[in-house]
Amino acid sequence: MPDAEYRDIRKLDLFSQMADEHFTSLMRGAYVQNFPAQIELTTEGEPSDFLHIVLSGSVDLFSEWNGRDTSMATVRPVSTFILAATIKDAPNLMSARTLEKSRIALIPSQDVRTIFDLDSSFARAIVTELAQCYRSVIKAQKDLKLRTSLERLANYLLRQLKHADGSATFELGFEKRRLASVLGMTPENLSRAFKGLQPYGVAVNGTHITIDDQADLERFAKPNPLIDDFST
Amino acid sequence: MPDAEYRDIRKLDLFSQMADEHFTSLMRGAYVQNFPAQIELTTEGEPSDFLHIVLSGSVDLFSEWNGRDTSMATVRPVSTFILAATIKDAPNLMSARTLEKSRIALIPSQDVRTIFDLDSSFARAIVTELAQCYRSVIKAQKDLKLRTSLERLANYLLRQLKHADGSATFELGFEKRRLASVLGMTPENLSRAFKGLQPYGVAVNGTHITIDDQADLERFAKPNPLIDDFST
DNA sequence: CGCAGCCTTGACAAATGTCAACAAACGTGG
DNA sequence: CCACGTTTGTTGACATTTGTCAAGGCTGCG
Repeated sequence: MPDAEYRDIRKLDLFSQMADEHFTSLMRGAYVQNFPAQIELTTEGEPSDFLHIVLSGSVDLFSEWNGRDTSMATVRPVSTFILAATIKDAPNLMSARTLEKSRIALIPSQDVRTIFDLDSSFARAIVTELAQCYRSVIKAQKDLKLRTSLERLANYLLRQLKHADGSATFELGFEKRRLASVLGMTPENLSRAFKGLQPYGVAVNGTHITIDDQADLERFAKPNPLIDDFST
Repeated sequence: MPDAEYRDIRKLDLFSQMADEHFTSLMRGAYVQNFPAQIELTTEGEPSDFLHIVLSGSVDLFSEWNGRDTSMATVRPVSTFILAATIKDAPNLMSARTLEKSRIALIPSQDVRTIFDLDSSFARAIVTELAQCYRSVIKAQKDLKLRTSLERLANYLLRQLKHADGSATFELGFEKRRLASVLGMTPENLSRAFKGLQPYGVAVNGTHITIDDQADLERFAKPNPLIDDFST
């Protein structure tokens, strides 16, 4: 593994505090691979043989049932996924596929569990990571149960806007059909939802979004830190 | 604290493996209290001062936004809640209220965090617990995004039936309005959903449910271990 | 250029929510 | 134990939201 990537992984909250010896031991069994777009990395129901770390590119976590499917989340560099399944040695609840050309590190789940038992700093870091993940999903569930699709879109746009700080415009990172799925609606409904937000100053041009008056949109969206803030 | 309760708590997966010394230390700062029904134990947005353990009775976790509210989960004895907020020392994402007369143990969050740093068995148990919680919410989210309300109800009934093993009947544990909220629909919609399941042999009499032909209901509900099994 | 996939739009259908009325169940105080 | 009022559950009529299907436009790419 190239030094730069080794250091990128070491810098992750999950690994930064653990003993050198244990980190090295984890990395010995790990390997890094380049995947083209649209490759399925894991399948729901399958055992989770590897903890995955996205080094570059992006990964879609999705699920299927009875012929329907839905995007659950997007994983961006540098972060991990399938941590919970790895720890519990349980089947994956979600499938994962690359959205674009991506570089992924794979650490054998068995190694993760072994080091988890040996290194309490690592165990503690995993707790923090899992607590974070748990709270993110709770927020997503509140978003789904308490808001209409129009409200979800409005708040999503405001969250994206916060990342592009200062600017009143930003780019949608991915296809609208996938955004629709993430927000729990159909592409057609998303198309109409964008139009429904025009009165609040939202303009769409392809994947380019402009928000004329953030305060106006906020009056409609009523963003709430207990649903929309990533950090808390 | 009565010995019986002390032992009940000790038997929880979360505490069973930790050092005696640390468990005793945790319990020293803890106290147990009886609450009547409908008491709000925690409020979303407030700091989480105590890890809560339901010893008897039951607790509703719910959230509000913009005048709407929704039940997120029910906590039954003997188990804990607000673990993630306690560990992260972050505000609660959900409010909690007793559904009936309940006995609750409260452990100061600061003590939990202190012992968490001292006792790696405890830290590991917390990881397992959090991973379990995380996976439960993911399942709930898949249920919400992939199924209609009729399908959610059908699968809910089948899950309950599995607990009352053998029998073709069981009691709804709580009010229908709350079940509706848990399932993400209105009470009126739930009422009609029950009627919609009559063709599949579901009969309702007050809070008493009878399922004539489990196999028939399953053909409609298509239960899936990756959504409906509690253990995996 | 032509194909394939995505986005949009319109017309329509299905699912779900809202409101109002009433019935049934529950709890309380006489 | 009963009478009363409150809450919960049910039902009907209707509105809103969301999904489905089909068609057409746009875009990117071989």
